[in-house]
Amino acid sequence: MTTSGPAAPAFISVLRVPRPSTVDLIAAELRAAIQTGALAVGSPIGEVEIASQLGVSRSPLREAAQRLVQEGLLTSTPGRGLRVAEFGIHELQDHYDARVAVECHAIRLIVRRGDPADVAAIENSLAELVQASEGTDARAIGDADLGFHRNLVARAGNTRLERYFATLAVETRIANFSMSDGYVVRRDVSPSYRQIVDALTARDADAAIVALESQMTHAIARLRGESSEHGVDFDTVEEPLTNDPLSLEPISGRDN
Amino acid sequence: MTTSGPAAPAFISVLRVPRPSTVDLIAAELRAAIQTGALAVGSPIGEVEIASQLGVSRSPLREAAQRLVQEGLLTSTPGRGLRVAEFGIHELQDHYDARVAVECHAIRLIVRRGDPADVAAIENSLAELVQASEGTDARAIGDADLGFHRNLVARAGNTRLERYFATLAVETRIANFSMSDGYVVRRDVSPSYRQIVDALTARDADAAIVALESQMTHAIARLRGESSEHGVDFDTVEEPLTNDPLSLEPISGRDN
DNA sequence: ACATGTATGATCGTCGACAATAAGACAATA
DNA sequence: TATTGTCTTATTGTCGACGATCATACATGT
Repeated sequence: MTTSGPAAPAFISVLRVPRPSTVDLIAAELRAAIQTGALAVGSPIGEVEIASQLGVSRSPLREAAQRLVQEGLLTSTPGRGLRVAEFGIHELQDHYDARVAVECHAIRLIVRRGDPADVAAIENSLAELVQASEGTDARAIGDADLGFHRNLVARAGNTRLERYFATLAVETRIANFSMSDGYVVRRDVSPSYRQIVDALTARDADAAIVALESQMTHAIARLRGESSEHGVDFDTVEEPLTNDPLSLEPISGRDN
Repeated sequence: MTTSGPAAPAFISVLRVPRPSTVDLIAAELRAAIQTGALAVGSPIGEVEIASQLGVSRSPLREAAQRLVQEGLLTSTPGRGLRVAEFGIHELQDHYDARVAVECHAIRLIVRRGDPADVAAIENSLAELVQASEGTDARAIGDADLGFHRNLVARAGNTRLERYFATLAVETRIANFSMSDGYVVRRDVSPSYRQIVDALTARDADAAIVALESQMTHAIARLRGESSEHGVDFDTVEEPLTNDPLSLEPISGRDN
């Protein structure tokens, strides 16, 4: 996760090219496994099992796991090992509050800078979301949804906020898995997305923040099952998303 | 997995007391060492050295170190091991923007709940800060300063924001070490603290946020050496804060 | 003298193995 | 029959050791 984002530095040839460490790769793989649902929430992590599937030993796996523990995606109880973090109702409110904190300030940073390119990029993400929501693939819609918010934070250009959001995005997927039944996404694109982009265009941070907060409030209500708003269509994916019990691709290793 | 096992215990009289894991202790010790200045910024981490000082082997130390890597307090370059993260000018802006993001939303959460006990507790922290700033111990003043902000975030009651701030607090200390000359704190308590508490009492989130942002802006200017405001007294601590090259208390271990 | 190639030394990254702990099964007793 | 104590077993937590990699110092050639 060290060098995420627009990968290749264009012309800086002499500046240190950080080769991704092995723990970086394992940590990214674990995050992806949680995001995909390959590692079910609450399930214990068999260290030898996962390590052998990744083609590495236990030590690098444990080191990478400690990163996820720090993120809050894994919980480590002394004698019983590691488990994928679970979500309760109160955790849900906490999670979305944190998302509001991060994205709200991202909005403020973008407005402060006032670069039209940022708004254009976010507009582009919205277009992708609209296009994805035309289809019926709930997974693709969810990805595009998170992609919009991820791009919003990325455009703020703050490393720390970006890192926070990286884990929050995975947590959102966890919430979508463990809450309610199945994986549910809204079929129609909420108008608040349009409001956010419009407010960014008008450089009205407060309006964008209000729209964002309403979006999060609706998300909480939806996940709690209290679909407060009537007349909206939901799309449900019932399958556990990966029939493979565990599909972890072995670490690519350093190709030399 | 649904409703398996015996019925839920009626009253959980003794709920699980999580004994702190060894990596928890080591990670806390490392954080404290960075916060104290025992581990200078930019200095490499000799693993065998630190491990022997802590009385543990390299494996738990490395696992704990990966947590700090995730936090951003340590950097891990593949062949060269671990180093304490360093701060540049641009990192400074990033850092304080993240702090604004966290604390700003903490203010909003506190105002939203509107519990007078929160404001009272924060008022108490301010009193401690004022009392500390009476003396000449710059370290104590800095601690009280960070304690005020920590309490502000803690009173918001959001686990994630609290965790974010825990690392941001250490980063603030790092910034105080690596920036400018020596360890500098303002001798007089900035009036913005009073403004924050007053705005919280009046449940005026926007005013509190404005005060907070001005505080952060001043902090950045101060660390950059451009003391934009005239007529304020600074107090400097020149000593590297710990003459001991490395004073890491050995891990307390599980007392049996 | 400067640059380059080589040798050396130390440190890191990874692995397998041992000891400690916790969960589950089974039998014994009230 | 329910409870309790013990045993077995699997998994974790920790350690020492080996191979790989990088930094430094030195010698050599232009």
